[in-house]
Amino acid sequence: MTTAKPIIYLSIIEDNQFIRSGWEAILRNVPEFSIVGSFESCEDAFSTTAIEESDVILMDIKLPGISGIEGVRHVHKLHPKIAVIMCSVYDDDTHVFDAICAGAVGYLLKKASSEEIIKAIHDAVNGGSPMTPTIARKVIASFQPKERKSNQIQEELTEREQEVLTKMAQGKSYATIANELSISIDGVRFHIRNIYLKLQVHSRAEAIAEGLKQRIISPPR
Amino acid sequence: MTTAKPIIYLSIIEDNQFIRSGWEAILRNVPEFSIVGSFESCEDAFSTTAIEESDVILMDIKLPGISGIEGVRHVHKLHPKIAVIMCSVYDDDTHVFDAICAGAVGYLLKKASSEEIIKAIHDAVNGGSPMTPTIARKVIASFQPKERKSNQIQEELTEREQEVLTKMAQGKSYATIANELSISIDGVRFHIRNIYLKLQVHSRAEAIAEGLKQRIISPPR
DNA sequence: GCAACACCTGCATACTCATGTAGGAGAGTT
DNA sequence: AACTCTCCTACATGAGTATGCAGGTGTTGC
Repeated sequence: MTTAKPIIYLSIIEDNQFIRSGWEAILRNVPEFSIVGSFESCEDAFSTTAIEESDVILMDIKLPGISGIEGVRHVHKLHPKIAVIMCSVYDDDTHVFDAICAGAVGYLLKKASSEEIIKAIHDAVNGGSPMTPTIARKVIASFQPKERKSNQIQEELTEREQEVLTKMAQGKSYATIANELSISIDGVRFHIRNIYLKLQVHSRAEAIAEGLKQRIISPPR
Repeated sequence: MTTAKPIIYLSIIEDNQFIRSGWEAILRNVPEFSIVGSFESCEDAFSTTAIEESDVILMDIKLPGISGIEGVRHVHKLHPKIAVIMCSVYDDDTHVFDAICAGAVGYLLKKASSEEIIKAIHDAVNGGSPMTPTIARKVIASFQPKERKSNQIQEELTEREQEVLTKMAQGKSYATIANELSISIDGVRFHIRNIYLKLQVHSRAEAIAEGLKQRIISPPR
């Protein structure tokens, strides 16, 4: 089933020549893989046709010149079908999220074993997103409401207030919200006042921003 | 290294008795696992102390009575440290996101092999988020800008308009935005008018909602 | 040169929102 | 019974926003 597709074309962009040749060696050993290009910078890679011929690109996140992040953005914009797997020694939040937002489909740590790398490439072409469980946790944590730390003075919103805030975030007017909740406009005002107090804001947009930041409300799908 | 932790306590909540006993059989074979409870409904589980004694809970998403989603929410609220792994036959978006938002740390399909289940449990206790690459792709896709379909009539925002929209989403007033962009308030008005036109909205909050939905702007971290 | 486009300014008006003040009804606690 | 908390109604005022109209500049490309 997974061996139905004949050949997977790969490119590598990685400035450290030892790591690069290590990867090459690993990937050359896999019969259904074909390396179409191996570069030490995005500049080099983009000046050839290797990129557009690839199914999957392994890209270092830290590159001289055009960074890995900018590199993914570029590739993803021009060739959305190409799966870029980001590789890094870091697993800190910022890099991961930047890479994902820029269009990377997966995120591997360089300490990954050869089996993991090979599996990651297969996952990537099969429409999956290879990443370590630790990184996956960071990603899904960003969906979940933040833990209220015990020392946090932040007051919690009541259920009703959360309802109102959700509708506010959908861009509904006082009148609409009042209607949908079957209360008066002044009732809506009352709740919004309290929301502003608790979130320490003074406008609807700030409330939405704060609500999203504190994950009281979840971003629309 | 991974065997440093002595015993992992598990609970199972799954209404299909065949699957449940299948899981039990698999997990009993692992020396460092200890099953503290196995239930066919959340109601049953929550009436005992098994849940609070668990490190990891395997929970079916579709349960009679209290659903798996509500179940995770409940467990996560009371015991944030317990890792709940959602199990389902479906891998459609809604269920996955609902589960994640409710506090699940991982999401497995029922067709997972015993090795995958065992690895998932280990990942979960080690702070990872076990999930299939396909599910991971769905999750990370939700971070990336939507693909503009060719048939989409939707006009694109200019760079300047995106800047303005971003600042609007941060709750900044016309005056503040004008200041930060070093243009007049009327300049800001001009851009916002165009944003509303292109997004087909009539208020700031709607614009933010639409911008997030279309991933023109990204949710704050 | 002229059209198309992104960008910017200015002014006017009606509408929505933020905020203060003041009160009442019901549930749950001590 | 007094207290607290959530939920709701009401009215008033100033600030901020939405939208219409009318223009001006600079760049790109035919």
